[in-house]
Amino acid sequence: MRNDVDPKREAILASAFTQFSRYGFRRTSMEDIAKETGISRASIYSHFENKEEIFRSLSASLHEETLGNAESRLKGESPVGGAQSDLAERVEEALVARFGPFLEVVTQSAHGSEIYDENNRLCGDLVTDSHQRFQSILATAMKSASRAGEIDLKAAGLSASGVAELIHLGAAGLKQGAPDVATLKKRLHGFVQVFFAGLR
Amino acid sequence: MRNDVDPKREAILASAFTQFSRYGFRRTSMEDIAKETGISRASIYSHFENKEEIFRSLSASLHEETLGNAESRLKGESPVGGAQSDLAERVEEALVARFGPFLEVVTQSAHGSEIYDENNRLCGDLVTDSHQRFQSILATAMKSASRAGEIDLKAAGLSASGVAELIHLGAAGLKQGAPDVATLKKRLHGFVQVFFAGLR
DNA sequence: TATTGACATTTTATGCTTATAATGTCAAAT
DNA sequence: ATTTGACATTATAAGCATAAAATGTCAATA
Repeated sequence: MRNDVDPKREAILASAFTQFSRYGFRRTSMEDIAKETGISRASIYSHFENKEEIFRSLSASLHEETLGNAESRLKGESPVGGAQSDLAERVEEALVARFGPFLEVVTQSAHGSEIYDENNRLCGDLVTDSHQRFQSILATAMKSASRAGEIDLKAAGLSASGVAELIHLGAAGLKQGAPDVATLKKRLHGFVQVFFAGLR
Repeated sequence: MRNDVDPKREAILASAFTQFSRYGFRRTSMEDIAKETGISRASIYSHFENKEEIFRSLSASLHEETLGNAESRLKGESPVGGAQSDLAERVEEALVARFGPFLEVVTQSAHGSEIYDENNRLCGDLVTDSHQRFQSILATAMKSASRAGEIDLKAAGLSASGVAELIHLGAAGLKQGAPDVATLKKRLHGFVQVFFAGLR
């Protein structure tokens, strides 16, 4: 039975995440990561090309994870496992799943803004791709919700991807100045409630 | 009859705006501004403390202007001068009035991002104050709209300032990646239509 | 065969120097 | 009373040198 997760690789990534959170990207050395992992610096290079690749790998993972979770929530696979939730609820959960972890990183680390900048510099392509993917996932959900009569796009004079764009950008704006994830969640709840009430 | 606008001061500000747009803040010298104005560099100092004060003055003006216009639009003093517009329309106009000019600066100038950074560095206080003022202006409008029965805050489970925050941050998010003001306007229109449909 | 110590290379940080540009001031001039 | 030329001061940029830190490689090794 094949397993594509290399435990040593994962251990290095975990250490790197810890150190990046503590010191930021630039001030974390490969030595720091190696020490945290309990291996020699040299052996990191048999698992990763360089420090940038480690960072990109972490960023990619977080994007994959949040996109996957967001998609699950949109499909109604609620984490709570309760009754089938309605559209607004599912979108709200999807937005929290997508944006929460990123806000978490930025607010928890003293080097949040440096990490944010490095992420744009080193992973600009990943960020752009994920944005587009998330928006298209949202658009698909809006389209099917429209077919199912859960929302009325004609009344709003918008396409499915148009609404998806508004939800995506609008929700992203709610991160601004949020001191913690709880604040983001509260804002997202209100936002989604009103917005989807307006789509009927 | 007292007039608090000093024409020379205004001329210097206009020149500075032109040069900042052309070269950015750091790469514009007082000599550049003086030359553009047609006066000597030295005489600028009889009107402004230094270059930073010129920049702050420009930023403050733009904030005042956009806040004033936004407030006017909210009050229904439409620029078109047509029939009395409804709440959503007024809010849409207010958001365009508030955010449009800033996006204009950023998208029109080749040094938009440098100017954006300098604005945060030199005018962080002005930015914060204006954000708060705009949000409270919005909140006031929401409160009165609520009293007038134009919107239903109870249904959304939100306070007037809560909705104001959502509108403000959500609309601000719509600026992201917008290539021009026309795009922003289109987004704002859809956003406000849906959002206010949801507030009834 | 995965790991690592040791080595060569590269990057980063610091200090110092010089040249140039920009700033802020003020007495003289219009 | 403004405006400005001229001056003194300050800031910026580039070049060069050096030390320290971090990186990437590879032969030895366990």
